[in-house]
Amino acid sequence: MTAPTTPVRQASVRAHNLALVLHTVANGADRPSRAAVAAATGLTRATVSALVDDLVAGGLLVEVAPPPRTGAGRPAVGLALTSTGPAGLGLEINVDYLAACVVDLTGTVRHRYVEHADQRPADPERSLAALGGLAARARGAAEADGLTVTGAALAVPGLVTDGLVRVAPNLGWQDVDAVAALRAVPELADLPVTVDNEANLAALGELGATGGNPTFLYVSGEVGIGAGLVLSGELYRGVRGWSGEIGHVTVYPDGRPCRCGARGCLEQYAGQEALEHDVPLAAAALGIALSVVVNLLDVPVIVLGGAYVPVFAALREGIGVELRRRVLTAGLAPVELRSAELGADAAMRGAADTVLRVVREDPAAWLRRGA
Amino acid sequence: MTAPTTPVRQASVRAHNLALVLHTVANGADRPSRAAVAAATGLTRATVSALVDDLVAGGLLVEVAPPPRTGAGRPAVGLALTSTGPAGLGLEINVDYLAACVVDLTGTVRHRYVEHADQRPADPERSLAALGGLAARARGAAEADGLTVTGAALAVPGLVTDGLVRVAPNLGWQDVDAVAALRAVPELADLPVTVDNEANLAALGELGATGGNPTFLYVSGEVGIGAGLVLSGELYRGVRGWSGEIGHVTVYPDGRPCRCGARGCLEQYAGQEALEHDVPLAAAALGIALSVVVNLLDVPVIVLGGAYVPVFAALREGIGVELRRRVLTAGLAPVELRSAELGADAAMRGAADTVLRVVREDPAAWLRRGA
DNA sequence: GGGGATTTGTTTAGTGGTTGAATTATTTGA
DNA sequence: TCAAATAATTCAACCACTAAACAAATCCCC
Repeated sequence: MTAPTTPVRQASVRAHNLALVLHTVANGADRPSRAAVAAATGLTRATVSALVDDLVAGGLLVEVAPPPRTGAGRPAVGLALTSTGPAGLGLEINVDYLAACVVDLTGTVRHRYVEHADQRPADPERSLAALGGLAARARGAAEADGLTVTGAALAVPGLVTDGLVRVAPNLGWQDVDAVAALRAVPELADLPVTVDNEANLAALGELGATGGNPTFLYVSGEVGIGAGLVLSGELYRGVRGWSGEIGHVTVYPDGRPCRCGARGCLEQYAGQEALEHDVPLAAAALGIALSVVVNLLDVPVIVLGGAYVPVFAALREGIGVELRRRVLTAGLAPVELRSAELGADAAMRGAADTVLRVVREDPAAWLRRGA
Repeated sequence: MTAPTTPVRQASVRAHNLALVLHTVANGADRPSRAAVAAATGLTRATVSALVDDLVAGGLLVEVAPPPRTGAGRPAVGLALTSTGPAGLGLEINVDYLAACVVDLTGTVRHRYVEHADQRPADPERSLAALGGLAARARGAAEADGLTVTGAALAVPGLVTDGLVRVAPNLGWQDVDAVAALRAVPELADLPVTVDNEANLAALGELGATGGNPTFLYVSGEVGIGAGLVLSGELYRGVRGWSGEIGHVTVYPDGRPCRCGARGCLEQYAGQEALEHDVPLAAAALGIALSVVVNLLDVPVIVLGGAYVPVFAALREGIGVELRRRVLTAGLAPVELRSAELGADAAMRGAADTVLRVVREDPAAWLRRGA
């Protein structure tokens, strides 16, 4: 049972319907009129007018020329998301680069900075200071464009709980308070900052990019292997935020010893190192692990990212063989296997998107803030 | 993003708050007063009074003597769920028995009928006719008690999609319209009837029984092995309803051939037949498969049901060894491994609960009906 | 080229549901 | 016996939505 725990009042109705209208303009027809939004949502035109007026006044929607139309009637006024409203700052720190980007409400990447440099010799403070500089530059550029950066999110290749990076083996980090380090940069001090696992955020990035199927598994091949599971458009993090550890899924119970202490973990067969030595082996191991996921969760789409993107063509068939053999329902509907569309930018884009998601899901809060 | 797709109006506010009050009375303090409900929910006492009056008039709540209290003040009136309101009819058909039960809003099993008989020689029509008779008797007895049976749900050991039993290997069924067969019984003709997989419903039964952790995996050992995954109190069915096929999860990639065509499926090592021959093998295989689930989904609790219940003590340690070895976060928090509390009744109870869930989640619909 | 048809968007009265403050009800304790 | 305390109800105010009428702007056809 979905446990209802919060009361609902009139203000909640408005908040919900504001989000509904915003969502309809964003994901529905192209530059819809108020009347079209009313028809699509089931609200009356009067209500939609009032809601739209609020959203326009609050700087989330703009009135634009509508798409051409034939037939009689008063011409419509088109509606679209602003490109001069709230923006999300997406950050990423990885083994060999730092990156920052600013994405506006329309999903356009407005600024993008990447700094290639091996982060491993540096200590966390140093890497985070450099990233902070990049972030400050990106924010400055965005605000010069009239954007309001409402928050930042950082993607790291490691385990994150309670806002702390518990362990990021490939960076050599342990218990790093990345949020505090970033907020120590004066230009970012007032900004809400969050951290999350790279695979989780990359999954959200792909979700936004494809706009298609809202249920899929994103598998990110790096030194280790991480996964982000998106169910019905929501990232599933697990009860304690420890989901997605596909790298340590058992593939061959008595196989190669893994650094985690177990044997036969996927990582030993399809991690970056193994991938460089034996692609068919990696494909078979991935296929076995993915078949398990599909049998358990009925996930119709799997997206491969990170180090798998350049070798996707070579992996595809080997994975497909195992999926067809081992997925019980493979005969009823084949599993779709795709390469990530955003490539290396997926995590950073997903990070920026988490910031904007807050605005999209609760535009009323943004309107209050502006007032 | 949770895509908002439906408009909200004042009536939805009332519907939500009615559900909120009902939920608070059901799952909150013992026999709370209106004032206590107001404090627990955040609604005002005026609003709670109005909502409670509706629920009492509609026959979902009753006023009862409150729990003893000390101190000054006007004495409270306690609130509790009725035991003479809506009731759910839970049905189960399995290899060697038919069963029906009636559960009231408080969760009490009011009537229970079990008929032991091997269903395999019989054809589906015959089994369903017999079950229909049992169901009709149960409904009659319930209504003689003043209960209103609002629907029925049937648990079957097979794959169900779109309300049809596609295949139930152990019963020898294929493409059976069980709903139609049950509704052909005159005493059930007016009743909404649903069918679902046995493991799914058993998982929901356990959810209701424990009331504890709302995220767990229920594994049902029968001839085959099924699983019901409950995430945050919701059964996760998968995009097409094909989730939970843990029996065909690969445990030993080059292992025993399975009737599904693949090799090394869990079912070959921990299905009922294997279980009778080699308990340690079953435990190890289960441990491997369950470690995969925990690594992927961060599920903190696993409940073993069906044929695993009688041998749980013998399985426990063998499974635990693999979990401790293979779950990456086992050191941070151990995985809780439990035996099903409802035993063989879990599926039937869960089925009855799905009927009542409708009333609990949308009491407003029930009130409209009564009016 | 003028008038009706058509569609968009706004205005206005009405309804439903919640809030908050005042009121009534009923007990304990000094 | 009366003040304090707690429970529950009443009532005016408010807010957001609906429905229907109205105003605005265009097309189309004779």
